[in-house]
Amino acid sequence: MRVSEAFQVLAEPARRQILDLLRERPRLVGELTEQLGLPQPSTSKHLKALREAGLVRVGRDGTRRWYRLCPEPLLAIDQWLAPYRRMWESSFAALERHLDSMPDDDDPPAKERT
Amino acid sequence: MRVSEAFQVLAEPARRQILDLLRERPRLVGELTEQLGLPQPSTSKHLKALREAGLVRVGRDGTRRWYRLCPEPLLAIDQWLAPYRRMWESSFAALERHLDSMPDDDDPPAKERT
DNA sequence: CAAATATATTCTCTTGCAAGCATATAGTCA
DNA sequence: TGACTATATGCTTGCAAGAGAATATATTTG
Repeated sequence: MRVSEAFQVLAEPARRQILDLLRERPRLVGELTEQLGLPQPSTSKHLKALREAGLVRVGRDGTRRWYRLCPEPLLAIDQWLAPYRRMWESSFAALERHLDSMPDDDDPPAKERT
Repeated sequence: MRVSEAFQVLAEPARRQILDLLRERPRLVGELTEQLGLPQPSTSKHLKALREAGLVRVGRDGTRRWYRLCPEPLLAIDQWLAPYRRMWESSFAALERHLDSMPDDDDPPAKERT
């Protein structure tokens, strides 16, 4: 699915940082490299992943490449999120209180046998 | 970061499917296993990932475990998404048109040297 | 063409899962 | 206690992906 790919790509902090920078304005690879403090090849590889996920597009200008944001895949995520958003926007709190009456059990340590 | 973990966990389709099922109501592991068509151990492992990401909680009832949705981490993602949402909600289209005047260059094949 | 610059790709190494199977744990009931 | 059910964990294997270094490609300039 397309959404899976977007989630996967966004799981990397450096890539979200790139998107944050591109939100402001289009940027050159060198510029991004400097801002991220990464070696240039790493930046290029992250940009490739973002490109393949449709999150950025690139335009040439001689030997330079301007990367710009392409938010459509984010719209897909936003739409996946929509029904959940309704949960915390509406009667979620009441449901939560009801269910909290059950005992929680996050990760009980193993007990020895009697 | 907490957001990275959420993205990572949501990248797996089966896990999103689990959340979709839990959105309706709390469920037992066996129930989820049946719906997903996965072997039970796989379901348990996905549930563990979801637990550790804070996306679900579990309550005991004898030998059964009720899993329920816990949407807070989704709220974090929603908030990360917010500034981007503004882009497609406002003047995004105009900006897009402007930038599209630049030539695109998605993956040009390598050429031989003269 | 050669050199310099900007960016991409390749390679190796290592790590992180996920699938699949076997088995452990815990609770219930006879 | 022993069988039975519900769920979790461990182990192995294969694969996808990230870090880092080296190098390739393409463009501009002299």
